[in-house]
Amino acid sequence: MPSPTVENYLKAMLALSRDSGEVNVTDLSAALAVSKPAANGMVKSLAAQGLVTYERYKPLVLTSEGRRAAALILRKHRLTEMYLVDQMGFGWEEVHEIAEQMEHIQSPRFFARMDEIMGFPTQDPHGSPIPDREGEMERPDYRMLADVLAGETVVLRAVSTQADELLSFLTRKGIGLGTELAVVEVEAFDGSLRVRIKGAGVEVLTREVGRSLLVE
Amino acid sequence: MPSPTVENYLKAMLALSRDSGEVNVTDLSAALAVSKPAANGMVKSLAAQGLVTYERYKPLVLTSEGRRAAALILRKHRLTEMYLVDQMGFGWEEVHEIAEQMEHIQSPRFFARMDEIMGFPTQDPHGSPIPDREGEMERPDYRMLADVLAGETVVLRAVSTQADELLSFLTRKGIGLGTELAVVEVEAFDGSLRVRIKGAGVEVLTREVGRSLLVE
DNA sequence: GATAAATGTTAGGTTAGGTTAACTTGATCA
DNA sequence: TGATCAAGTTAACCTAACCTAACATTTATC
Repeated sequence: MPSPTVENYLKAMLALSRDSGEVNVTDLSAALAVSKPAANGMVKSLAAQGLVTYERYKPLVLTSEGRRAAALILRKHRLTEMYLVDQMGFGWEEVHEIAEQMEHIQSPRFFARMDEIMGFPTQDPHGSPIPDREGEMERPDYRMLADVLAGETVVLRAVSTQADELLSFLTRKGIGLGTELAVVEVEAFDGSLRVRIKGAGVEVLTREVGRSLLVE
Repeated sequence: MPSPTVENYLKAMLALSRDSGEVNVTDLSAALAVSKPAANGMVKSLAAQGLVTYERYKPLVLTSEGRRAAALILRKHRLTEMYLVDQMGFGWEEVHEIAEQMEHIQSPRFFARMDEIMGFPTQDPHGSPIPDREGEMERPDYRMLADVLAGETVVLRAVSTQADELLSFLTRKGIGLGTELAVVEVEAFDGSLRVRIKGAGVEVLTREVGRSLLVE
């Protein structure tokens, strides 16, 4: 039984290993807010357990077993988030912290029941895919709103942030999953976006925010 | 923020301090399945935090602060159990283990929402009282079925066990909260009870089981 | 290709929580 | 009243997970 700490390392590694599957110690330690030696030490222990391939001074890579384990934790996290929003009436900005704790609960039946009650959802409330029971998940390639050109109209499909302030901000502005966004103008010097929000007004979003909004 | 370990010690102390409020180290260590020195050490640390009054070689007593903290953990446990049965369709024998983990979740809103969804229940699925937000709880004084005399008819109000085998056994025999039980005969030599179960048959229950069934 | 900067690693130490072995204290009972 | 036993305690040590300071290696830069 992996400890919650170990589970958090695995989850962080999965999140950091976007493209090549490689992760470096510095990023990992930053993501978990621990020192580099702490991350380094844990990574060795994960390697000893067959969850990570580790060679001194080389980038880290999750083994298939490690990746599967991480995805199953992510599955519990995202199922929980969906449950909290769908079945308990929480807002999408309130659920991350709770799910962060619930993801460590060891009870296959509990999560299976949740899944069943919701009708086997494939996405969490922020539009992120929920890994299946095998730990497999789709990775739809949405564009970032920040990359959309002036004149285009797109639909919000996912929000890649867990910052509750940003999520509340979006809600206040009338932006949610499925919302149609028309990019009116892109400010040349800082990349900020003037956007017409369908059913609401026109707002200016920073490039940073634009990078968190995944659209289609 | 108390660690889950500390919370478990407090909860165990509350459970063990039935009558006088006193708890001894040996019982505490047994309840938590740790060594006596481990319990002894933790108790000193709890005392330093003002949660327990501790004097060498004297029985332990929770301070009012410690008792309140323990009751609030128990509240989370029992609210969770009720939620799992009422809202998620689990059987009363399946919920203890899950609640044991969920009780450590730090999120007042989460438990408040649960409470609200269920309409502020005052008992858990086993008939045990749920402490209120202040940590206060009723302690109804039911009799043990084992103390009921032959000829009497009583109603099951609570089951003071968390052994899932016993709970499944009761379910299989048609015994649940509210079930009417008529004591037909008490075996003199071992105290076992022959009981007529309303709506089901006649069964023999050991004195041990009789002690877990709280009736009225 | 040498050197600075960034990245990774080792060494040594801390804390929380646990262990066993050995000892002290208090309770019990002839 | 003293011997005995259970209960409580102390001592010494273990592991997981963390820290800082110092050192090693790789990468980037001129």
